[in-house]
Amino acid sequence: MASLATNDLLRAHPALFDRVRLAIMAHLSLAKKAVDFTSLLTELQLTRGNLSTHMKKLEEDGLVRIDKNFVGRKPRTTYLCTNKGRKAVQTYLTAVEAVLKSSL
Amino acid sequence: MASLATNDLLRAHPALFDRVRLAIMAHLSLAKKAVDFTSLLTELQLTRGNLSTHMKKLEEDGLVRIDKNFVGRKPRTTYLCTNKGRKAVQTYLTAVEAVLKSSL
DNA sequence: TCTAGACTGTTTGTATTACAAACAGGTTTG
DNA sequence: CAAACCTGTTTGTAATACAAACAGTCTAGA
Repeated sequence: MASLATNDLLRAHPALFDRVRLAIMAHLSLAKKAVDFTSLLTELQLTRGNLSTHMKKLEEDGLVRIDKNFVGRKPRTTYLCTNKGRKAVQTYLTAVEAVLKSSL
Repeated sequence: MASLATNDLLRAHPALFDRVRLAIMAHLSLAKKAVDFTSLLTELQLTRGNLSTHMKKLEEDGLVRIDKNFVGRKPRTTYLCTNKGRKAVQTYLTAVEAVLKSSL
């Protein structure tokens, strides 16, 4: 039978098993407020296309909420970590910690 | 600018950015002994084809060693976590933990 | 007033890859 | 000996990560 730690790892949200999305979710859950597209872009050093598609997926999975508004005349897209997203990150962290501890 | 934690994550071994392989490696590094194909199969609930290709990749990357022998007349394949593999797992898990910690 | 360039992000094309179905070789069973 | 059962491997296909190309808007300069 698989160890508890390993099973928890497999049960964590699939979207978080990509390093870019994990980094995105980490930033968003830290912020506790909306973060805009450009900030994420420069912080994570991604291309716009790549970030755009990752955010779309995260929204589809309900881990973030996308808000679009205008600042002056310019479009501005911001992202907010949902409760579900925060929970997913927590679950993932817990699983990783469990593996870490049991491997000492 | 990307955080230090994020950079560490980017430097982790590419093979571990798949949840199944991560689970396999976590399992093998915890076992500290050879684990056979069938055990991994039932413990991780995978199909044979899927497990086979993942193990092949992990061997090619030097993270596991594959041993083949016979038990009675039946073939038996076992997998052993290499030092490189153990190191890779530690690096990955530590980096992930750092990223997530920075967001709490 | 044009024209070039910068700032929004999105859509598309491609190369990689995860996955299970199909396969193959030997073994046990009836 | 034929059928079912173990080993795992090879294969075809669907999904996906990524950046290039695209599209719309705004601003600056000649």
